[in-house]
Amino acid sequence: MPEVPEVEAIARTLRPIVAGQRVRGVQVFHAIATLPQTPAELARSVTGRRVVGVSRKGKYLFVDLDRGLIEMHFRFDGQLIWLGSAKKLLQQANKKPDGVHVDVALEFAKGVLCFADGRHLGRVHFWESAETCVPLNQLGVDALSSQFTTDLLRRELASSRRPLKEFLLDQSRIAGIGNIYSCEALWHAALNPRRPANSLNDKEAAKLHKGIVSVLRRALECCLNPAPTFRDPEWWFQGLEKILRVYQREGQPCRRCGAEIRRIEQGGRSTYCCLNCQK
DNA sequence: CGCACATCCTGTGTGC
DNA sequence: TGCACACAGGATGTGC
Repeated sequence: MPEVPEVEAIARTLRPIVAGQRVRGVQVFHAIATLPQTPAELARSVTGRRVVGVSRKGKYLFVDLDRGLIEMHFRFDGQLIWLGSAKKLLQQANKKPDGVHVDVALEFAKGVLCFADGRHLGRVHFWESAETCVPLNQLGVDALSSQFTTDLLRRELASSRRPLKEFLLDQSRIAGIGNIYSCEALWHAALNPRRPANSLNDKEAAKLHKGIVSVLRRALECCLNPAPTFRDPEWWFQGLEKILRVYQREGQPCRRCGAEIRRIEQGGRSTYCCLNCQK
């Protein structure tokens, strides 16, 4: 589910909880979550290490250790759950009627951080260093960082012929934008998602930059108020619907021109847009 | 290299 | 009700 605002909110909330804590143990309940690494590798590398911080780039969350780092990616449905103790973990993890699904658990003195993804698309990996961390090196500039400037966007746009929507989802160009906020940013910029990236003039590129940054900032505000608690597996960020203008609004009127919001397919995924005022 | 496409999983909603 | 199918906020590997 999460895109940049959601993962940023998770990173900020998690940081004070685990910073300075030592990992006492690692339990992997579903080995698929660590593929292609093995649970044993993860456990051996992480057990006994101290957390020095929590960081993020694009949609990746990093638990930085005194030696190496843990990389987490939530894909569609992954989430974090905090349990008060190892005893609670044994009682609740993957137990029949009311238990919580847990794939990987990191045990600390004051509680247990669980990575959970029932759909098993999310991943947890260990890397020796940021330099050797493959995803970290493949990502483009983070969409929420100060390095993401109008100039940079203009240069990236000029070097791609792909449709704007697909361009925005390319994490090696700009990291962190997903299906929701790409649709929203294009609506705010009043740009047609099918336009080739390199067809934008300077003014349009500036509008797109503004659309991306403003929608991500607004979403981050929503994600931080209220902040995640990591308690309820059913929990998800509240109030995001309020800021959405096109996403999942097929058939409803455009908030700008009144025409019908359409759902079109691009790159095998849904794009929501107003074909009347997005030019 | 860029791009289209299949693939990894499972749950939920929809229409017949 | 049962069933088949579409769809889901993502990324990667393949073949062209």
